[in-house]
Amino acid sequence: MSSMADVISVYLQGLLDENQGQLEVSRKELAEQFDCVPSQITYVLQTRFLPRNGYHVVGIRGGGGYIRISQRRMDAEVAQRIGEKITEKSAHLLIDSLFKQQYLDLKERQMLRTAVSDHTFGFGGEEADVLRSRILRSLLFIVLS
Amino acid sequence: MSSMADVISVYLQGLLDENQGQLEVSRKELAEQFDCVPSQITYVLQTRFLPRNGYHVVGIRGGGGYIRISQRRMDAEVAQRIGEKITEKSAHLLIDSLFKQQYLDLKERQMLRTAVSDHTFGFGGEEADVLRSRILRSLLFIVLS
DNA sequence: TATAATAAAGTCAGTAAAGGTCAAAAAGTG
DNA sequence: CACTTTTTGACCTTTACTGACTTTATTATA
Repeated sequence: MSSMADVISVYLQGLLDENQGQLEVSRKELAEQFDCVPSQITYVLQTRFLPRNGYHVVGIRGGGGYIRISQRRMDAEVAQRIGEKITEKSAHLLIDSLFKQQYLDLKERQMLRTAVSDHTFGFGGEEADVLRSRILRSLLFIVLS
Repeated sequence: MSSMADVISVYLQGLLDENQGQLEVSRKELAEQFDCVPSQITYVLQTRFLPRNGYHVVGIRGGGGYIRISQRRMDAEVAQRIGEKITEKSAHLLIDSLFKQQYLDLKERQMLRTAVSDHTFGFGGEEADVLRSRILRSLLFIVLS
């Protein structure tokens, strides 16, 4: 039940994971490796490695050309915005803003909001703000990478 | 008494039972196997495998497409298994078991593990077990629905 | 240095291979 | 017979894959 496109995209994602979200490959060689036509690789990149999922793809043409894929991971700005502690309100604002920018889908947004709410914790105050910061940072790191 | 639709649904339920409630089939091949038209399969799914009975059906179109059926039988059991408090170890075992049964994907599993770990909390002990129970129950409710 | 040859990657439209939809016909039921 | 459920098939939408042609960069050559 796995198409060629799936197989290739899983392979590439594996390489990305091993290389801190940075990767350069030769389209031609990849195609040879998987015994397909080069434009198949282009197809995979265009259907699986979308900007809205945090991927950035650039192709360098000409002799010795290659394709560079990079995956956006949580950037410093977000980490900074979270800080050592964060109120429920700020956290929800941050989550919603990431959602609006399409870094998160609907379910992820709901999960995050729930995972960092005082209501879920069963308590509030500064103690909750510290816990919230830790959970939010950890989860965003996973979701955004 | 036993319509084709019944025969097919019994067959599919059997496969589900054998495979921890998770299943992928080709609509076309199934139809051939039972010598019926493909839309008959769709009909069976639409009348017998309803969300309100805990089934989740997704169809993947296009070349090499297929239909994935999953059955959620666990709700009550899971809630019970979590209880009022749950150790990190038990929580991770539960999450991994849900992952193995494919109720969770890789990212969700990682998120859940992270969201309920002492390491993320920054503290452990019974206090952590209570918090873990609350977070885990809330997040699973979202993910599994 | 210009120019030509070569070696990449990109584009795009066409074909095929799935599953989805929906309404009509057929079969079953009370 | 009236009503519900099942079955069918023509048509639709989405996804996968391919290959001829284009664009761009590098390398060799006059």
